[in-house]
Amino acid sequence: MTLELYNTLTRRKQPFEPLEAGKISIYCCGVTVYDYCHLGHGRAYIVWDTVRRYLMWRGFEVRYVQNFTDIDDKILNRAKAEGSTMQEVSERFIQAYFEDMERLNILKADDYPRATHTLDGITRLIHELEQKQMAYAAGGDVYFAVRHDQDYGKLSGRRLDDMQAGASGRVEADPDGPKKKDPFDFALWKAAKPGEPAWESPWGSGRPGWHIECSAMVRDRFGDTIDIHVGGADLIFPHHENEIAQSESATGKPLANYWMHNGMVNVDGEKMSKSLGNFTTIRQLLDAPNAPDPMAIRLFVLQGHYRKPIDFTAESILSAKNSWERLKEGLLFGYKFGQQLGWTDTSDASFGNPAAMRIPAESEAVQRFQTAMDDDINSPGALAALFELAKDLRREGNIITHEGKTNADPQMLRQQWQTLVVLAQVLGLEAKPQPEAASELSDAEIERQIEQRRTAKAAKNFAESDRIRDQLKAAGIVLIDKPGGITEWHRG
RNA sequence: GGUGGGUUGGCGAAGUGGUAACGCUGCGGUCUGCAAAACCGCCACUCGUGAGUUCGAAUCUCACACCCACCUCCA
Repeated sequence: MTLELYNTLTRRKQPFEPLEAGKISIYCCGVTVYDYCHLGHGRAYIVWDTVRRYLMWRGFEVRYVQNFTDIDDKILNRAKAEGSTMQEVSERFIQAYFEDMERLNILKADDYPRATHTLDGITRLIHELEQKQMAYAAGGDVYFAVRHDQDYGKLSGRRLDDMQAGASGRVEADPDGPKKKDPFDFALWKAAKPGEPAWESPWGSGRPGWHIECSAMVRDRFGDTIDIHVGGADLIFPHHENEIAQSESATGKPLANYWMHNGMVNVDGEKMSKSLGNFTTIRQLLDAPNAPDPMAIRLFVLQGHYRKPIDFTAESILSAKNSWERLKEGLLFGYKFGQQLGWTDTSDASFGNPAAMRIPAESEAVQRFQTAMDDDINSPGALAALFELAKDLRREGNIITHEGKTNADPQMLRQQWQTLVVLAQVLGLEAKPQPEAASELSDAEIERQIEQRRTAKAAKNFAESDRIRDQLKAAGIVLIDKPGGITEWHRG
């Protein structure tokens, strides 16, 4: 089977071939750290984390680098508003970023370069562009001359002459306008304004523009060309277009062989964004009363294809919550029933650890999973394979709970369970057994209450028998009335 | 105006030529004092509209309609 990925640059799916056999370099555009991450950011990083995990599972050695933009007007504005500094603000939101992403089970990048730590690379790059006549200084600023770049627009599929300068309605707000030779030229370096953080450079004191940091970081960390560059679809233009312009004008080589972009999170059919004010931060979502499990959020994201928009609604989150409960039951199967099935290693430290599991690669579930994921990361298709495994396990688990045994082969169940755990983990979906909620009720006490209820039922005093049933339910004890007046029970 | 994407059951969502995965919701049955849980089963003769190609199309072609994103804040 071959892995195919959709490449924004060529506008089609292409078989994936890394620069160096077995190794993959990925650069992901990170956040500007001036506020908490919202669900839109969450989706992006869940998607790229999943791509990374999948490529690792596929046997590649993946090096994954993601930046923090810690020099920016919005950070400065926030610092001013708070009477603090740009560094304090960015430091705080970098920490918040890590907390939020950890909750979503997003693996740490191999490296997190920051704009403030990349000034040398940035000024070097600008200097080269200037020498190649691709950039010009103007009043302490330096701009990239888009008209000098023959390829400009190739990623976003635009031609300069077709574009409407200012179509986004924000051009009036651009104070650099008059210094530019062309409205589409963009800043590589901005002259310092009084009272703002600034760095020395050949063009005077100032700070880097937004796009240049990514070009410099890729070069610093990987060299001229990387395998895959990823980010939100809203970055295609101008951010990634400008990265390509800068990097490729300087090096004469492709910046990235594959460009992948995730779709947006919509709210009521419109993009979630700061400016529309329709955003929900990850912590708001996860800390709300009756909040979804972070894994439900992952599921919510992965149930849609990464390139399409997904709609964030109360209903879609509820659906994801319920779906996750299903999957979780399957994932916990081994912990709950392994011992009863006679598995001998349930108390080993490595029990349940996907890294220690060997699963048959030729099984139908694995094949379906891989076929789906190989097809441009079709996670909804991959999930279908997981749900089918989970459905079987859930049924067997229920049979054991209700009948005390199952006729299914314990080793086959084990294999199914392990397959589910391993594949779910590739999607970053993991469930750990909760430490048994220590019910204050002893077994004997529960049996005594059930006996009381039996007596009440025999006397047709159903009000009393229902009261006892509700009371036990509130304590986490579920009663199962079976034919013949037998009542079984289990916790939670 | 330019560019890209979308339109599949009540909701979400896969599916690029062979007759509609999967999840949620809902419904029916068994069981029950009634429930719950569980188990069994059901829910798109149809894929935005119209035409065409083909033995055969959700899938290809051409029109049309509607929706969304981007066009220097953006994941």
